[in-house]
Amino acid sequence: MPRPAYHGTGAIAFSTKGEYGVRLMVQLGRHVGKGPASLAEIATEEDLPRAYLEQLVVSLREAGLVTSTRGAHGGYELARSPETISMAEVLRALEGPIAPMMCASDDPEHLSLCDRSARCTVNVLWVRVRDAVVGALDSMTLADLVPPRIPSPVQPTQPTNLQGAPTDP
Amino acid sequence: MPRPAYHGTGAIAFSTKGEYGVRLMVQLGRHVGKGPASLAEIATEEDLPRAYLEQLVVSLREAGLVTSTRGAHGGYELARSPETISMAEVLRALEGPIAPMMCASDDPEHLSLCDRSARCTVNVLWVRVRDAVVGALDSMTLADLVPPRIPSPVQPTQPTNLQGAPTDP
DNA sequence: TCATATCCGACGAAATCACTCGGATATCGA
DNA sequence: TCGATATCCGAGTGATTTCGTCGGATATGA
Repeated sequence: MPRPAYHGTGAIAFSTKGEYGVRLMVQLGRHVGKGPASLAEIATEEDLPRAYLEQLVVSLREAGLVTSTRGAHGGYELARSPETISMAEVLRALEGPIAPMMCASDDPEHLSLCDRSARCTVNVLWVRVRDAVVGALDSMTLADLVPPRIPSPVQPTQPTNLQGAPTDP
Repeated sequence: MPRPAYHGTGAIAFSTKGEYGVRLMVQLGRHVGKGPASLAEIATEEDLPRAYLEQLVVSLREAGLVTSTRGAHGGYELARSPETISMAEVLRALEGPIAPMMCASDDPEHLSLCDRSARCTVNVLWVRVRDAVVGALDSMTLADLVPPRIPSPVQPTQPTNLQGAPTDP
């Protein structure tokens, strides 16, 4: 059965780049301290097409969010600790500047005013939306999305079944 | 020369539906109290394709935001006063539910959880983004975008030429 | 040397976007 | 009554993007 294919359901929709990329980052977050994780592992874990992840991860690497090690037993690791990686950074890397309209872009590089800017009263709306999104995204780090590793106050009798942790089914 | 064509520059981008539709609504806001405004007028004023506006306005009418009068000297009017029309309503009508992902939709109708929802730790991110956007959009009404009509501290000697007001050509 | 990885570029089907076009219907003014 | 002016409505279309796949080159550990 093919994937749902296209999930742009309404306004403000992120593409699969954003969705898959964030999930990829979360997996890397769970993998911290265990050496590099291969895309094959992640693809299996998250049920995503491996070859497509390969493309996404390029953006993340170029943004300096992940590092790669080639060859056997290679893979990807977070370049910094999860607490220091804001979700705004992640999504900017994956989807480009946060910009509901060209006239309200995050990135001065891509910002372009329309020729009607003098008469334009609408710009303020897009700017507010942008700031709201940036605020929400800046307020969260990757650490907020990675399930907290069990602090193991109780001695871990079964190291197996870590991770699954269906606390509330 | 054709229009720039495609302005989805980055993340969170609205389509032209949202952009043109909001501009259309603003024009209707400026036209309050002067009877219906035709799409031809608005298209000229805003330099937008009239036939395309025709499509957009259907959504606005179906959402009960504008009323139409057919025939000569017909056109569209706001169904309510600008202060009571939230921009969230407008954009929902134009672009559909506000939903960065299917699993975080405004509209319970279109909300669909993924099969991994039990293990999913990412949902909270999309919900926060959604709430931020909805908050920003709810906090603005159409009245905030319509240039304030001149309070006329000077007595209006010429009732003509209201509105046009080409202050900066 | 072989299996496992990342790297890299090209390619392609499906979907969407941003419109256009043609005509039917309704209404006002002359 | 007759047009001119509008909204209404459905279909259609080309450009563009999305969401991948595929094949191969390079690097590394066992």
